[in-house]
Amino acid sequence: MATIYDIAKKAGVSVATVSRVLNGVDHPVREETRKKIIDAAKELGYRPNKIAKSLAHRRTYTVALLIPSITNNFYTEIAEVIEQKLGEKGYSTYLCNTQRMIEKETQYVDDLIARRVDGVIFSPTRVKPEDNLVNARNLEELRKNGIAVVAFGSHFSNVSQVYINTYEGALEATRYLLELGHRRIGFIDGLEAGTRKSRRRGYMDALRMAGIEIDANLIVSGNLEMDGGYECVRKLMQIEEPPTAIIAVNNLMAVGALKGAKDMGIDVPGELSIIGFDDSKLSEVVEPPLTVVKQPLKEIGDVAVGLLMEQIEGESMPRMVELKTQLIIRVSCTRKR
Amino acid sequence: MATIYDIAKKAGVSVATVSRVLNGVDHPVREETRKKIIDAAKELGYRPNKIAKSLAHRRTYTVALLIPSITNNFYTEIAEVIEQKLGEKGYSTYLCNTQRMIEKETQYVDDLIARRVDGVIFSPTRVKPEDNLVNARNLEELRKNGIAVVAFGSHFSNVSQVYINTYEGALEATRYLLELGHRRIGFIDGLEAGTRKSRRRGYMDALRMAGIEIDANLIVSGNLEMDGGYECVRKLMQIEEPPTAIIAVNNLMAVGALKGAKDMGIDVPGELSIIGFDDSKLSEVVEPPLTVVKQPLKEIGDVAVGLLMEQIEGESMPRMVELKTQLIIRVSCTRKR
DNA sequence: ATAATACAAGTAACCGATTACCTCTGTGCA
DNA sequence: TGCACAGAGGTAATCGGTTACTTGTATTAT
Repeated sequence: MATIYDIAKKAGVSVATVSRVLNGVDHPVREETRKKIIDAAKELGYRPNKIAKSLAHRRTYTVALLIPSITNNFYTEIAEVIEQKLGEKGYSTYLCNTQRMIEKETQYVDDLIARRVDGVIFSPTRVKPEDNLVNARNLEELRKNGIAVVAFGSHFSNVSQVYINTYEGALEATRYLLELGHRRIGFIDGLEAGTRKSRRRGYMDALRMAGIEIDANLIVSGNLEMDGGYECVRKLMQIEEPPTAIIAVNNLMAVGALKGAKDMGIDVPGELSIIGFDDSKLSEVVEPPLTVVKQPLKEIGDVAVGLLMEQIEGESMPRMVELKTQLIIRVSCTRKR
Repeated sequence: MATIYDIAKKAGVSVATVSRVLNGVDHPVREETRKKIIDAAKELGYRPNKIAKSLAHRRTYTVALLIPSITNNFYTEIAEVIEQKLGEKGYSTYLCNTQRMIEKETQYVDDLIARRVDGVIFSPTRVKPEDNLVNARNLEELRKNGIAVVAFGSHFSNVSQVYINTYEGALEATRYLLELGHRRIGFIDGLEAGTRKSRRRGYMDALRMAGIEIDANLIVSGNLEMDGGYECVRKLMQIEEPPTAIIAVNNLMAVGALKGAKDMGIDVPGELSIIGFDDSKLSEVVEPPLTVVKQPLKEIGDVAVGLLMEQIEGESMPRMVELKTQLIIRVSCTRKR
C-alpha cells in the first residue's frame, strides 16, 4: 500500500510537502507541485492511513457507544442518531454492547482506553445494586485517562449527562390513572431499580399526594425483557386485592405485561389498564396499542453528541441537560369500572 | 500517559525487554527483571497504546459491521451476535449504519479503508436497482485494499458470504397457503427486489408448479418499513379480485400489512391470511401473532464471523455457506373459506 | 582449558504519518 | 548595493510501540 514516501519519491518532492498538499495545510505550495503530488497520489491509489495519523495527532476520531442492550429498540433508536451525528463530525463509532453483563462493561472500558477513543457515550449496565459502584469506577477510569464521557440513563456526579426527567413522567402517568379512577395501581420496576429510583419515586409521590397509601405488594421487579413483564403481571394479579392498572418502567416489560394479562384471560383495558415507558413500534402495533411515557430518543442522542463534542473539541466542563418525557395516550387505559 | 519508555527507565531496562514482558513474547527474561517491569507498569498506571501497536503490527483488530438499518430488529439481532463473537476474539466493532442511503455506504467504505479495519461484514444497501453496481464497486474497493469481507443478504461473486435460502423459504410459505386453499395470493416485495429476487421467484415458482398463473396485479413493492406494508395492503385489497392471502418479504412490512388490513376492517386471518418474513418479538406480540418465514439470525452472525476469521487469520479463499429458513406457524393464516 | 551454546538483555530501524525549524531563492525598498 | 522578508520547500524528530540483530556472560561439552 502506497505511503506519502512513495508519493514524495514519485513526485520528486519531500514528504513534508506531500503532507501539506494532501491535508490542505496553510503553507504555500506552487500550483505545479501541488498538481504533481495529487496526480502521483491518484496513480498510486494512495489511501491515507488514519492509524498513523491518530498516533501523530494523539486523536483517533473514534467514540464508543457503551450500552446495556442493542436488541432493545430504546437503545437502538438512540444509537442511530448518535452514530449518524458522530459520523457527520468525522468520528467513527465503536459498538459496545454489554448485554447487561457488568464484567463486560469493565472489559470494554479497559479496551477503549487502550484504543485511545476520544470519547464514550455511556449508559450504565446495572443489574444488581452494587453494579452502581462498578459503573462509577469505570467512569472514573475513563476520565482519569483523559477520555471525554457523557452518560445517560442514570445519574453520576462530575460527568456530562443527558438527564431525562422520568420522575415527572412516572408522576404524570400515575396521575393519569388516578384521574381515570384507579386506586390500586401496580408498578413493575426494573432490576432493583436505578440509583435514584426516579420512576418509582414518581409513582409513589403521585399516590401519596392523592392520599393513597403505598402497598408494597403492588410493586414488583422484572428483568427489563418481555418475559419479565409477563411474570410480573401474573404475580400482581394473584395478590388478594389485585390492581386495576399497571405501570411498567420500560417498553418490553409493558408489552410482556400485556401479553401476560391476555394469557390470563384478563381484558385490557376493560379489566386492567396498562401504561408503559418508552415509545416504539411495538407499543403502537400491539393490541390494544399502549399508552406510554415517551422519552425523547432522538433528542437524547442529539444532546449526548453535543455534550461530548463540547468536551472533546471545546474543552468545556461537564454539565447536565434535562429533557422531559411525554405521555402518549393510546387505548390501553380506561376509566375504572 | 506512561509509555514503555517510562517503564524501561523506571525499571532500569530497555524497551525491548519491557515489550517482551508485557506481551509475554517467547524470549527468556529473568524472573526478577520481569517483576521489576510489572511493578513499574502498575505504578505508572501504564495503558498499552493499541494505536501504536496497530501501526507496528499492521493489524488493527477492528471489524466494521456495514448494514442498511439498525432500527430493524433483523439487523440488530444479527449485530448482537457478531459484536459478541468478534469481541471474544479480540476485535472491536465499528457500527456503520447507512440508513439505506447508498452514498453513505461508499463514504463508509472509504473511511474504513483509511482506518485500516481488518475486515468488514457487509449487508448491501440497495434501494434502486443500480445500487447493485455501487455495492459491487465498494466490495471490490475493500478487497483491493486487502480487507477481508463477508457479505450477507445478497449475492456477490468472489466474496465470502452467508447465503440464506429465501427462495425455498418463499416457496414453502406459498405452498403452505396453497394447501390452505388460497389461490389469489398477494406478494409484497421490497424495493425493486434484490439482485436475485429469490423470494419473488420462490413465490412465483410455487404458484406455477400448482398450475396457477401469475397475476402481476398481485405483486407490489414497499419500502421495507411498516408504512410500506400498510400502503401495499391497501393497494392489493383494492384490485378487482383481491387476494385472500398475502406474503410480505420482511418483518416490518408484514406488521404494517396487518395493521393496514385491520384499519380497512378486514379480519385477519378470517378474511385475509398473512405470512411475514423474519421472526421477531414484533411478530409474536402482534394480534394475531404472525406466521413467518424465520431466518436463522444467530446462526447468520455466527457464520459471518467464522468466515471472516477464516480469511483474516487463516488466509483462506472466499466461500459460501448456505443456511435454511424455517416456517413458523402461528395464527395469522387460516383455510380459505 | 577452550570452544560452543544458552541465556538475558540491549540497539536501532521500522510502522506511516505530522510538524517545528531550517534553508534557499527571489523580490522590494531604503 | 544591501538587507529584510515572503515564498517554496526540505530535514529530522516525534507519536508509542515491535522486533531483527547484536552483545555480553554463564554454562556445558570436549
